[in-house]
Amino acid sequence: MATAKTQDFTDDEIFLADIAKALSHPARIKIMKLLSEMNACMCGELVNLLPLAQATVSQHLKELKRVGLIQGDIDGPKVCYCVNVEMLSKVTKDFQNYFNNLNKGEKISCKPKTK
Amino acid sequence: MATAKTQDFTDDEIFLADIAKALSHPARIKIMKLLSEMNACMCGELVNLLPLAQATVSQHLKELKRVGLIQGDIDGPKVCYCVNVEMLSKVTKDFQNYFNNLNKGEKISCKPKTK
DNA sequence: TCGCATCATCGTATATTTACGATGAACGAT
DNA sequence: ATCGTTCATCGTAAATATACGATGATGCGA
Repeated sequence: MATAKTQDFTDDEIFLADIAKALSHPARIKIMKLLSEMNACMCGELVNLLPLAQATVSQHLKELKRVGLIQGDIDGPKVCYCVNVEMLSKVTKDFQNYFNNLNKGEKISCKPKTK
Repeated sequence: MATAKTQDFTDDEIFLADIAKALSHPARIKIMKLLSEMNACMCGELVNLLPLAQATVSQHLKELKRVGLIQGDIDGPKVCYCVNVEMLSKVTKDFQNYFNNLNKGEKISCKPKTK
């Protein structure tokens, strides 16, 4: 009976999964792109650039804020959003490591029957 | 009224989001890792290595298969799983591009009030 | 002070995800 | 042919995610 089977997940696995979850919606993929393209911050213009209502965009921003990928800075009645560069760099590195390790496998792939 | 606001998402954005969704659970992050470590394929041993029931593991495998990150090869009564190396390499490249572009921003970050 | 614009939050409906036990299908071995 | 092993699928319950309109808070400018 091997290893008791009650192995929980590591912090690392949970972290990667959580970031992936934050990026698991096209709107949030796009928001990150838009925020970095405008290389300064941005505000409710996001609503104009997305096929979504204001309340929905706000929810997506909240999710990205939750994991720390973006920051919001209150600027008068507006809110200025931008990517969190430190976090982004950590995430970039972590995913690069993850994927590189996955690619390290000896490629003894099974027959691609894709059952 | 700018750009009609009905801009849909691009295939690229949808693709990245879909892969991210497939990786948005610690179990699936770990399954990918396990499959690549055993560099050959694997079967129901996964169930022993995860704190989940067999039916649940099967569901997670199905999700990874859905996006093409892994393959399954029927081998007698067992099923041999392995990572799909072509797909993995595409995904690795695409995410690298995505993150690199995000990092290209001119880093005019706003004050980190993180409202 | 009174609106106006901006953005968050609430309330809510619907859909999807996650998890598990139970059942079913496929196959090797006896 | 029957049995045991392996894995997928079904049925289902509970939790989460997605989306939107309506409402609330905040601060700027008139």
